[in-house]
Amino acid sequence: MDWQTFLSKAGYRLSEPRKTIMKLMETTEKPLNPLGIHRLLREQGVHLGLVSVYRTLELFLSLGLISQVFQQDGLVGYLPSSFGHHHFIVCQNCQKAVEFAGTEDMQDLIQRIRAETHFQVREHLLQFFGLCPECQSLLKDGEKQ
Amino acid sequence: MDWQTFLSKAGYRLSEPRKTIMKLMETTEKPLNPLGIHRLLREQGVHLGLVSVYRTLELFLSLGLISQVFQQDGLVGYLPSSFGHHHFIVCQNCQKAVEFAGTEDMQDLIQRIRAETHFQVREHLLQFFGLCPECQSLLKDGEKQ
DNA sequence: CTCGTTGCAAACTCTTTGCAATAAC
DNA sequence: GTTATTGCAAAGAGTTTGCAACGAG
Repeated sequence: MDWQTFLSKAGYRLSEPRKTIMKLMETTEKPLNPLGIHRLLREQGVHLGLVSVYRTLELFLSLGLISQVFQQDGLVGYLPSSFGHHHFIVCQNCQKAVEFAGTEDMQDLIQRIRAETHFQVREHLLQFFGLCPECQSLLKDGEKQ
Repeated sequence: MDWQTFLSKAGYRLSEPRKTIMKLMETTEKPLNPLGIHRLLREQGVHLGLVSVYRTLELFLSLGLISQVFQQDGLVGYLPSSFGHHHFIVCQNCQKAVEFAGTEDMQDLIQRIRAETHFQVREHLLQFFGLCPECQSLLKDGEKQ
């Protein structure tokens, strides 16, 4: 089911701003934040209130249509997400982000945490940071680590 | 080496505000943010400019004396951290956070990500959310999942 | 005594709220 | 036509900056 159908079935309207924002998000590989989306659309000549961007992102997030992406110092933006669990690796140089598949590997760790802390484990936030192939090449001379 | 020695050796002064803030952070088990620290100290009769709290946290973070703690919707605060890598599990009900030990389990996953995405993996953000033992008891009747 | 550090006020940025106008269904 | 959604303006929250006064070393 595509996102438009999903939105309708959930009782929300398929407005122009929502279509515009989702279209933009689907064509970007870098996490976008509200201000960024607003600026990008302006540059494309699309007029759209900043408030609507906030409200649209809030809605999409609550429906799981997009996911939050973090850098090491906090939330940097949003990206469209397939259903289920979402993990990204984000380039520290250009912020390009790629989603990677699930985490069966996680079960052992979860068991250990349960034993160590006696917490009931319910969710997790897992994200990697590194260099995308392009930036690896760019940085070959210099600070290559 | 304790944090005070560490601070001195790094060329920073051991001021009263810094001592006060670190003392507070060492005695809490819930992540604290700037405003929270400011409020708590006021309640204890300690007067301290909010700006100084910000600057102190910034300094401590840059020195690795404290770590950032996230909830699913972003940064919620800071906690003191031992050196090296820091992972927390945070209670979704009361925000109590506990640090747990490293992540050897991570190497397989990192290999897989490298193969899947061709990113060079350099850092990661891993945090768990759940219920602490106390809140598990409290919530036994009701929304226990 | 010197210079890093603090505190205040003010500026700034980001985000949220209220309400009338608009447009999706 | 009805009701969700938008856009504006204004309020609110959190964070940063400039600068004079202070205090740790």
